[in-house]
Amino acid sequence: MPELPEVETIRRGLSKVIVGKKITDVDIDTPKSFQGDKSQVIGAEIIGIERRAKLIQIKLANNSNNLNLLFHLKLTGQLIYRGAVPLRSSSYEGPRSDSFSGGHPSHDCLPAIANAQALRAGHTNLLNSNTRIIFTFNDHSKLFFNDMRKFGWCKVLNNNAAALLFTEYGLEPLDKNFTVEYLLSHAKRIPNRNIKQFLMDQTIAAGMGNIYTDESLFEARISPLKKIKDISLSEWQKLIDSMILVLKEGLKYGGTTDSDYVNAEGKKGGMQNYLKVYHRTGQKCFSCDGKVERIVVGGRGTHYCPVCQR
DNA sequence: TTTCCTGTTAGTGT
DNA sequence: AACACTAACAGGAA
Repeated sequence: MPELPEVETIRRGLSKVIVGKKITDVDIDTPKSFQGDKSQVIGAEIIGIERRAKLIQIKLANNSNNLNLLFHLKLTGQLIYRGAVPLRSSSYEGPRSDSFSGGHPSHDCLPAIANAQALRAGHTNLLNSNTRIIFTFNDHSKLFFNDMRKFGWCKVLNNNAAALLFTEYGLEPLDKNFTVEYLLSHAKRIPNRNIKQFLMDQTIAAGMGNIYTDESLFEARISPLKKIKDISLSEWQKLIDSMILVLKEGLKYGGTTDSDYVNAEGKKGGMQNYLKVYHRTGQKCFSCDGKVERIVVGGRGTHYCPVCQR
């Protein structure tokens, strides 16, 4: 689920609480998850947080370098913020009003005890056994990067390297330049590609993922198997409108909780209550008398109504 | 117990 | 070029 709406929800939440703070420490529990030199970011101030595709960019300023922390959450990454714990607190006191989390929640969101290694000094606020990196700020609040499957990463990149990374992505679907003309410019090179894989291609539609692609195709009543060359101009426009509609709805509800995602305020997202095909295999189509089917397209589980999606 | 499935995306081989 | 398949990893569900 960390697709565009989920990542953007996390970005918005983090922007409210860590901009202006200085990084005072970085604890790396899983070296694989962190690429770069942590000493470069210690002492730096967070001056802004942006999102590009499914990447979160924490912009830093320090004496000499313009560095960034780039995060990709992949399937199970989380970014969880915790406000400073009162000095005398020796045990977990439950959620604090200034605490929130983003990404996937964990079932064992109790601190300190999940991982024996975490009990060593400095790790007493570890949120769970999947914590890979802990950032500490000057006010003693912390940002936890958790990732059960270890696919996600955090990289230290300067502005040029970050900009270079971003060039690998296509336009954002919510960008005003995401037009029929833009999509056709990509489509003409791959006429036999099916539309599902086309939309999932990050160099074409940055930030689209499996859930919102299936939902957008249903909204546009286009089959995920339809070939690019068979899509009419009006269908392209309808598809763009549908993508915008579905993505904005995802943002409005703070993302989709498929299994256990929570939004930026520590609560579940709400979009799962409005999904029309994703994970509704065998259930009645909302638009006709057909049933939602699950097929595999490009190696991904794909949900659609074969009756009204053509 | 075993097998299949999952939000992503490099990388390999045909 | 297009496409299929695998690996990275962990755990829930059937």
